[in-house]
Amino acid sequence: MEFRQIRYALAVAKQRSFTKAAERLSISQSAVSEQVKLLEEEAGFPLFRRTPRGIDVTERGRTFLYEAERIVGGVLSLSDTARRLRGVHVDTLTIGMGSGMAQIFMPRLFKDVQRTLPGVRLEILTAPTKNIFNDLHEERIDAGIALESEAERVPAGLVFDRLTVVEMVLVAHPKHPLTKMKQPIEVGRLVTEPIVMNELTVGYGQVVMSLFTDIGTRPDILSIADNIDTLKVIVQSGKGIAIVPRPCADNEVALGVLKTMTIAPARSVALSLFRRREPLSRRKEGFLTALRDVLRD
Amino acid sequence: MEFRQIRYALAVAKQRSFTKAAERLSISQSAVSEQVKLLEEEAGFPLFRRTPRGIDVTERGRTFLYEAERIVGGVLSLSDTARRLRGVHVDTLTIGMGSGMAQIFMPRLFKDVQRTLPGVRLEILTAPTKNIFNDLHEERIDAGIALESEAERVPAGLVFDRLTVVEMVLVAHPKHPLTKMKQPIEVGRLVTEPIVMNELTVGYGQVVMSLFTDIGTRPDILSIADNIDTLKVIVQSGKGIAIVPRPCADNEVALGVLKTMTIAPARSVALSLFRRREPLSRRKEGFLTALRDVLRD
DNA sequence: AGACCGCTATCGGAAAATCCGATGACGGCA
DNA sequence: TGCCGTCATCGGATTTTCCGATAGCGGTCT
Repeated sequence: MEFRQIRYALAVAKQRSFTKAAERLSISQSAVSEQVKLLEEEAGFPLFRRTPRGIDVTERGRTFLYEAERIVGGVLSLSDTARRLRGVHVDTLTIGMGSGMAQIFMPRLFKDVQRTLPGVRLEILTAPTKNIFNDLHEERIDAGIALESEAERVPAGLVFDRLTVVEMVLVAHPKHPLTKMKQPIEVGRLVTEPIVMNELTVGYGQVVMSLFTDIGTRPDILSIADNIDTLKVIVQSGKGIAIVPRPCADNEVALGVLKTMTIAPARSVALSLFRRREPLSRRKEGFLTALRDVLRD
Repeated sequence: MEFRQIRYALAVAKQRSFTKAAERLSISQSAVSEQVKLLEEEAGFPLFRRTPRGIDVTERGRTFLYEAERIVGGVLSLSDTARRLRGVHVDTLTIGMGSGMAQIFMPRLFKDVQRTLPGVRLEILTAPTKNIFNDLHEERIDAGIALESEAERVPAGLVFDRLTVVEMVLVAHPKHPLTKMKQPIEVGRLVTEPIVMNELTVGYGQVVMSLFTDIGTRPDILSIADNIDTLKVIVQSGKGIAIVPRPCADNEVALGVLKTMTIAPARSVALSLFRRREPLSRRKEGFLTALRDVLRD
């Protein structure tokens, strides 16, 4: 999947025509046709349906090209970044964390930030757990907060300090029938409840998925939100439940717009600050030590 | 910037060696050297510092390769998506919106979702405004909620229905000195206040930026969060202020963890549901009409 | 100081990829 | 039936990428 193939396919999708796409790209029609053919072969399904009245994007092609467009957007953004990098320098600390963790850790981090991290611009990036490990390993972020998952050993070259352990709880609208139950709610009982999920293959979403797969069932997924705050807002509007770390729902519970219930079997997750074993500059190591101390229970 | 160039450069960064990277990539050392050279020429600055004890990534190279890695991750993800697309089909409606808008619209959307959008799986994607227009135009999402910005005319091929107008307000910790002021707060007065910003070049962030640039000043940026919920949590922890749409802070205000103040000159933004002028299938058009009616004031 | 080593950059040539122009196949229209 | 526009295919030309050989450099050892 070369950028050129993706660029050509996107042009075809946009122009609804190989010929017009070629004109727009200033290349021959056959070049476009051949590169798109290679892309379709690699994808394993047709991206386009060729009709006499024009090119239609297939349903699968549409999804594929959606992600493809982001890649091309990323390349354009990279060019912009390169331009920017010929200039300004500033002291930054880049921290990655999953959505929903802000509510747990940002209060501790920013409580006295001018004293603990003076003159440092913090860049907070939301990303799922898997990306955080990759980002760290490849030195794209300076530290990351992620779940300690038993299923995954800590990647080589990374060390972590446990910050806290949090309990996963069920959240629902206060008028939801499940809120009447006093005892922990069996996961098996939730199989028929429409549930709002986070991203299924990483972080919290994966933990929630495993609650169901551990008892040989599948959740009835109402919606998937890529952001845990969006997920909470969906639940709070009435239909659907969710399973999230308890501190993530503290505000909404206090406000009375969500109710939490414990689940059975109980499940907790450990959240840790990950960084590379190999130290950064002395200056940045000082920042990271301060960061860890501030965030710890 | 070709895919191969980026892959080779990332391998060099990881292995700290052109020779070892070449081995890992199963190509010759000279091929790696040449492609990385081309990439550095196109970027306009060196990505690596060659030292006898190994390859160091330059500061600028580090930032550049951070974004580059996401692109490669995107391509890998695209391969996964292609694999997935050879299988399952389900009825979905894909909606893009900026972070922070969930709090405004999700309650309305999910209030009676089983009746208004029966059997439909909603995929909610957070994305900045510019991406939403692109995503719509290229049919990657079915509808999008974004700011109507006077600076940008509606892109060709898109139509919109206004959903609501919201006021931009200043938010701060309840004990912040600014909360004592009874009158609207002049933007000029905020120049020396450390401010937490959203992404600067799109959506809310751009609107906030323009408040300052309109009076010939620049904000004192404490931190940049790519997610408005993270931004609110930062403000609520004490240091720093922010300017956000009033409904986005409703929960926190009710909870007493944030306080809002009006700003002068007052600024409002219109939020609309965008879709393509050219209709989708009759089935999906029905979903979109229902969606619009549910979300409108 | 000189020899040796490991690594990267460069170069000429070979191999592979991409592009092009020509043309066949196909469906729609008159 | 003939014509048109568009896409797929093909052989050849052009460009890009890779390779092996080698020069240059800095560090280490004698």
